[in-house]
Amino acid sequence: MDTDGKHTAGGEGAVARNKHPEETVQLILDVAFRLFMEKGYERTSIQDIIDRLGGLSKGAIYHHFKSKDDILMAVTDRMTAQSNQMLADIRDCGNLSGREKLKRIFKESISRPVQNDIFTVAPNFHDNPKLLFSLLHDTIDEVAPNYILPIIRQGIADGTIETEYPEQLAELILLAANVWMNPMIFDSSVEESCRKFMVFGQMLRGFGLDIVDDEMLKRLRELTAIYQEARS
Amino acid sequence: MDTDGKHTAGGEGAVARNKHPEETVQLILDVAFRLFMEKGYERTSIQDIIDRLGGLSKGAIYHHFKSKDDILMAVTDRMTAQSNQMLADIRDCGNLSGREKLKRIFKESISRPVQNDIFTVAPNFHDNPKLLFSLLHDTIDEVAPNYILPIIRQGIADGTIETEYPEQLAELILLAANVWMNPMIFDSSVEESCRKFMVFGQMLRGFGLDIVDDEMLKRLRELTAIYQEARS
DNA sequence: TTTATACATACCGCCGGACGGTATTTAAAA
DNA sequence: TTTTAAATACCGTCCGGCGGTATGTATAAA
Repeated sequence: MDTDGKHTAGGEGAVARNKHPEETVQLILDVAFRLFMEKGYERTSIQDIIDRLGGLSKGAIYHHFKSKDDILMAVTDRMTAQSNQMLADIRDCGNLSGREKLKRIFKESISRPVQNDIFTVAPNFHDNPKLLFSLLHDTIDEVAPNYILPIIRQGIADGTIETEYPEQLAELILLAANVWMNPMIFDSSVEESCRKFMVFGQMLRGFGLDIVDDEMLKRLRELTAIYQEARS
Repeated sequence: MDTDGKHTAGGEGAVARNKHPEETVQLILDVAFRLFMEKGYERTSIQDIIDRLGGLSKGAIYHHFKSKDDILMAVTDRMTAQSNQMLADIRDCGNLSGREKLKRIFKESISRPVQNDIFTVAPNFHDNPKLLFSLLHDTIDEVAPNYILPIIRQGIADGTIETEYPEQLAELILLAANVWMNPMIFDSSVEESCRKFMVFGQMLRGFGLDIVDDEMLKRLRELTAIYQEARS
């Protein structure tokens, strides 16, 4: 009976160890993620997290994570994980040119915005420098070399991309797409977002790429509209 | 006698108010700037600042600044002030085309790197998210619309720049130049910096601009070499 | 029974900041 | 010119809360 542990909510007896500690870890991460998004990393105290944990204590947190920064890293890892999965799938897809892969990536990231979760909490990335920075360096240090670079190399090989410096192009593209055009970082109106996208497209044309089409623009319009609504 | 106040260094009598409080403000800013650069904003405590102030107390700081964040803002303002002055000079220079103005800006920022001061403290912008963010938003919200945008508009008018969206192009250029190519933010080897610059040049060519020349590349090499040395 | 795990609790040092007090300068009144 | 009231520049102390640690304890696995 009650083989599935859980921390017995109201029992007078001591609440003791959970048989499935990973659930606790996920719970902490869930709570921390929401709080970091809602209030910002710096303004979220450990006590804030504890208060929303439903009975768990500070000891529990510091048993599973060695510091507040450690929690932040785990949170960002979880945030990027599924996005990275998508990138890996496209990267390893056999029968696509470099240009087609890049185009598909942009389409995917527009249609499924990192995680629908994110939009339910109305995140403010500005005034959340540490969280943003964590994602920024992940973008440059992990995503660019591991996911975009191979695609660009392929694009050079199959003639759809023109550059002598694939590593740097990968970084530049990601910085523009993931940071500059990210409505969660630089909040733009729908019009501004579309203009950014047009400029982005012109920039890519300078590297031989042509990936902008009307369908993408339409999706982008919808997305930014939804996001703006969520923030109001 | 002693009309110039200063806090009497060793006198047994009380140390009292300075007749020139602006000097005190500048002193606080000097100390804070160095500490923020050396240790990062977050790891610099008010006490750290006090300790280097030479007798001034916490009350003095909180008399002139209303919070630690307020100090940060003042520090970044002072950092960008002289850089902005240079931008304004070039922007308002009469007999130059848009392209020539942009080119001159890049040359200037390469030859006089924000402030020589910065290099004497071996700053680490990574792991200093708040300071970086402060500069980042200043770049997008102030520098882009007030300094670069007018130049780009002029470039469109005189035919040296091709784009339908000058506001967005201004942002993109600054993001690439001031953030991505900034060795203090993304530490790159000399080789990497030059490659970034080449990619940057190719990007600009997509907008009709051609500003890369050998002289700039040479200067860039020297600059990043110096910077790397300062960090080792 | 022992050992490792999954927590709870109590505690610590430090931090940003508020505040009351005080000496000095400034400005106006006399 | 002197007197005086107000504003300024700073000092010293105190506080709640913060991130983090040390220790204790009940349970699961061995």
